[in-house]
Amino acid sequence: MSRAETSRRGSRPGRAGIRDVAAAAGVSITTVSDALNGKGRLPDATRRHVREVADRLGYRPSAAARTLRTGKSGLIGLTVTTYGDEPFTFTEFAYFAEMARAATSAALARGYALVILPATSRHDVWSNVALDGTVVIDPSDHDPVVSELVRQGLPVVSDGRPAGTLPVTAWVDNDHEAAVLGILDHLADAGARRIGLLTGTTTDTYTHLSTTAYLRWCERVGQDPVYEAYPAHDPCAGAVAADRLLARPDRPDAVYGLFDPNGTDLLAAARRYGLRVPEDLLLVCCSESTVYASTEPPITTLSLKPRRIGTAVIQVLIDAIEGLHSDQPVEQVIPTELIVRTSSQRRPPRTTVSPPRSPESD
Amino acid sequence: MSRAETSRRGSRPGRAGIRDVAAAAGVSITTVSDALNGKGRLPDATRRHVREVADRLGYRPSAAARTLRTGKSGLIGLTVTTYGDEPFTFTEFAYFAEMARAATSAALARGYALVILPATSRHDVWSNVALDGTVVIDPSDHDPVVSELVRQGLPVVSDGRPAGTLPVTAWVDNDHEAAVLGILDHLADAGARRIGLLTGTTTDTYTHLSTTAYLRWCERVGQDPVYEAYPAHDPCAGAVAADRLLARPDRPDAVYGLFDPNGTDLLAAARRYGLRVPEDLLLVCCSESTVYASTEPPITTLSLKPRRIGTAVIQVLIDAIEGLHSDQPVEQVIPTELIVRTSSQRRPPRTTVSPPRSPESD
DNA sequence: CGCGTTGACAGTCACGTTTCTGCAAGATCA
DNA sequence: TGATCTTGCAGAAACGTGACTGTCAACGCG
Repeated sequence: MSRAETSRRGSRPGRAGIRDVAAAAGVSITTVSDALNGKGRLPDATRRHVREVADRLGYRPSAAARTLRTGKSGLIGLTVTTYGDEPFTFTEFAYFAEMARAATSAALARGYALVILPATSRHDVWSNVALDGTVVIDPSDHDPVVSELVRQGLPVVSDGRPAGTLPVTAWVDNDHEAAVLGILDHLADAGARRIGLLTGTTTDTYTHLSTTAYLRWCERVGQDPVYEAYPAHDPCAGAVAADRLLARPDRPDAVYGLFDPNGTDLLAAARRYGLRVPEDLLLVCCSESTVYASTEPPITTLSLKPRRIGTAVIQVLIDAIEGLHSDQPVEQVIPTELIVRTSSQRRPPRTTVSPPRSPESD
Repeated sequence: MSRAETSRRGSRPGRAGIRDVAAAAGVSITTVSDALNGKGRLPDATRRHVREVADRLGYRPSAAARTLRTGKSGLIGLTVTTYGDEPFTFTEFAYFAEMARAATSAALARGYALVILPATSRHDVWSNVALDGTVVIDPSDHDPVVSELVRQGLPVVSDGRPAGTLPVTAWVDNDHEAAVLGILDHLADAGARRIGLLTGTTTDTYTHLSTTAYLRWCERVGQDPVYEAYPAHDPCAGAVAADRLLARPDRPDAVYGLFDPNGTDLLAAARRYGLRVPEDLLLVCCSESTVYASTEPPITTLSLKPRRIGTAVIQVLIDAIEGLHSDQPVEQVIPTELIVRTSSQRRPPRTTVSPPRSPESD
């Protein structure tokens, strides 16, 4: 009679259930479950036998059933910023790719997988997948999706500190203000007299914090702000804005660009106006792209360390999911790294032979 | 007594079950399910009433239960190429990002979400998530994961034609041979006498097909092959290989690079050797990156149309999942696009004024 | 020898849906 | 007016697993 439960609905030949394993091994379902999950108190002989039979049948436990039973799916949502309606684009290609790569790797190492989901979307899709938690990249002010997720009791960790009163479980971010101030000081040290900014019109905290830091710095040192803002999701607009910035009557002699493509756009614009970099124009942009190491000249970039951010976000989130959030702070700040290259150094090679105590002597 | 089944285990206040909705609406579970899914025959009044109550309670059906019952999870695996063990990297940043973006968008439009999974991984992770199908990018020859998936009866569609006898459900790819031949002809038309190739040491079909096409072309036109191969996952190796290629005694006067960073690497190497592009060296590389539009000079690129590939892969896969595979061919070829820029055009006005055989003159 | 303890398993329920079957009550028809 | 059909809904069986409870034998101990 124990054979009676051999799958009568064996639709898929490759799909053996736990019942089939139990029947084939001559034990009960409980024993199989315990043997495979290492739970009950079984003699090693039985455990090995069951595992062997399960292997032979190619048994794979149903993820859906397990999820239903345990309440854990092992899935983490990764929200990508969307612009417009259907298509979604990320101007920060390299940043997102690096961050997602690190996050995927970190999640996998702890037994979780990532699900790509668009930030703005019908609830339809979101509720169709069982998530244990969610990573949100640069959530907007009153993101309805985030609120809904939090309301359902799901842990939500954001990359970038949340704007307004968004109730995330935790967040990981850089100190963007310190980074901008550091860059502006770096440019001033290199001899810049009037530093311009290429910024965005979007309302995310990165853009906001960076821009206000710039304005405060200008106020502090008594420089008139010189900046152009453009919709960051439009690459053409970036090139146009770069051109506008260098075409102004109060043309800056140094520019910091907040977004990845700004470096090449500014370089191209500088060439159009016959400006030499770094002699006539100092250049820094925020980017993770390696192309800036081999442009002519190489461009100084600010790295936000997306790998570290992606890893940290995942660690904090999984800790929260598994209830180990005690030791981790809910707010984590990752340091940035300024990769200094030729574009922000006035004639560097001359001074390197001179005493090391005069780095900015020029 | 219908009230008796109001959630006695209401652990989460935000988690209302279908029972709670049924109780609150004064109908049965069946009616709720039918009303929300538009299935049964119900008067519109009841349907509206149930939906209203469900909305008021913030009811979200459990994805896990639905998956268990229906056998469909709405999840599609996206396999990313891995190198080494734990960390995985994709040299084709822009390609992958664009392709993944299009795939995500296309999947979402049809109610599916994408799960990022590493190609090489313990079966652990793969069997922990219920997939309806899988997209595989550039599967290797005898990929065990793919075989396992196919054995389980899951549809598998690959980006890039599968090597060997890999039993995928369908594949989508470019005509890489035609693309390479087109580029070589294009370079020859521009005046190239000796065309070099920067290729990879990996065994994927893209590299293989492109390289053999190059060798065949060389044989046809009677040119000695001039190429350097390097492990494509190592960006440093790419720069070194580019340098090696231009340092050869039989230095080519035109180069096609198979991978995304080859353009900048070759450009940098050309500068080191005092070669002008395109006067002394014609350059084309396969890339989706927009930076090549604003390099100095702009570099001609071959686009593999990752957006179209990503969309096509998802369409074919979902058709297979839903059993509509009749009208779609199982093998689909997406045309490439050659974006001709300055780097591959010998300046039209004064083309052969100076002897072209003095590459390192200045 | 009786009794408590422990090992090794089997039965059974519950997770939250979907869906099949079925049953009343009204509508339609011969 | 009874017989058949449609409408509107309820009951209950799965889906495949994990966990709790129960059972039965063996064993140690006073």
